[in-house]
Amino acid sequence: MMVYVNWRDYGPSPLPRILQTALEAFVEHGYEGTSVRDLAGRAGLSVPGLYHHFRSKQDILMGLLEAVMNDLLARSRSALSTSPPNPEGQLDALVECMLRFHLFRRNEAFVASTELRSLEPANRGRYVRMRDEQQRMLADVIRAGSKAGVFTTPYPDDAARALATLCVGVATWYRDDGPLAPDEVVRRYLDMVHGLVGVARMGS
Amino acid sequence: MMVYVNWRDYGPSPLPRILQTALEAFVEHGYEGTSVRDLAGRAGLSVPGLYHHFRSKQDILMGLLEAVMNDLLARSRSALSTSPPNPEGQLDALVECMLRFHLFRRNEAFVASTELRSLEPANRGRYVRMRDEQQRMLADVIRAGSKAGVFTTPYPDDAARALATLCVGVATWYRDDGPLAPDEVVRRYLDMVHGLVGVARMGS
DNA sequence: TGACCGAGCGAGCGATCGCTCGGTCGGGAT
DNA sequence: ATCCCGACCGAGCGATCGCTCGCTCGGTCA
Repeated sequence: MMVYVNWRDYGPSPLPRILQTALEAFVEHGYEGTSVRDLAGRAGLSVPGLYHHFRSKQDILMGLLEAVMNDLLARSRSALSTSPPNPEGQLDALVECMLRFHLFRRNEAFVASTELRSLEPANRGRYVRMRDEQQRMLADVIRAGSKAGVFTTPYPDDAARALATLCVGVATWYRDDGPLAPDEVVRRYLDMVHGLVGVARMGS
Repeated sequence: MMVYVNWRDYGPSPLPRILQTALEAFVEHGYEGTSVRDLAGRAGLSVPGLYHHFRSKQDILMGLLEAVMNDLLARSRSALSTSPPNPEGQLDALVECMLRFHLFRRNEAFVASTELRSLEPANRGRYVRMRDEQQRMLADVIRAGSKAGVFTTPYPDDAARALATLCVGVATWYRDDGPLAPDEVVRRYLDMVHGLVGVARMGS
């Protein structure tokens, strides 16, 4: 399996220009609240110029969400495959990966979680499959740790869901000019996550 | 201070008919994705008939969100004032209250957290003040427990935010026909929350 | 030189948007 | 009998919606 260059590294967004400006518009006004004239204007194009690159407004949203989820999935797989193969190591890697993604790709993650509803049924199906794969990675890790007795939580699946909720939620309140640096957020959240799933405390 | 009849009781929604049907529309298509013709139709009214009761589409959204937040705030205050005045008792009461609200008023909570962006600045300000009051209640309880040494978390404010995120998140995945009854969700989440804030474990 | 193509544009299509005008209608008060 | 008022509606306003038509460019290659 191919390994991501480095799942911890975040440069400037690699999104195509049109998707980048569309993202900003969707963050501000939502998909339904954004007109294609606005999308075209932000991209420095006329409306027909925009339609030269995308077949519909819906295609722009789907292109954006697909690129975002593919990035997260690739980073998550890489995080798992380059970390200690024990439950604690896998859990820490995956949670840190999800946290960093929601910190550094905050707008992308926000739109992805907010605009699920704006996807047409076929697109929603494809997107949900990707999101479920991400969720399954997390649940598998916690179930494994639970079965091995390393995590004491009696409800590994509920813990997995709670944990995913926690990571996604970071994107709703984190601000670059806030008091906490990303590394510090990761540190504190890993600590809280350990309490939540019941990691046997020794040292740390 | 007036005490809510019972913060644990949830009958059918007491929302006025128009707000009730508007809520369903907003859950399905979002505020921007819903037309006033759709709102009127669902309420069994013509468009002017709808405008007899509300001055604008925006007023309908604000009326809905305000009613929802007032309900949550009243229940939360009641939960705090009718529970043991120690940190554990106050935390359990407030978390249970927030969980039940997001379980039984799932659609209301979902729209409230989703459509913040669709509020005009003045309305958003009023709404955010209410939400901040709710958040402050939770942070105060956790800070008190942390200062008293009953909760071991070194980051009471971050824990409070994580915890609020957790409760809100319930509204995004819970289904009435799912495997977990509300009481069981509350039980499991309280358990996880205790781990998260670091409640000294003795018994339970 | 001429054929072709990706990239982009002005203008405008039919539909729908939020909202309003000028009413109707039934019931309670005088 | 008359008046008034809350509740409601048919019709339609100007603006904006997603999208498309027919077109113009500047390259690239034979």
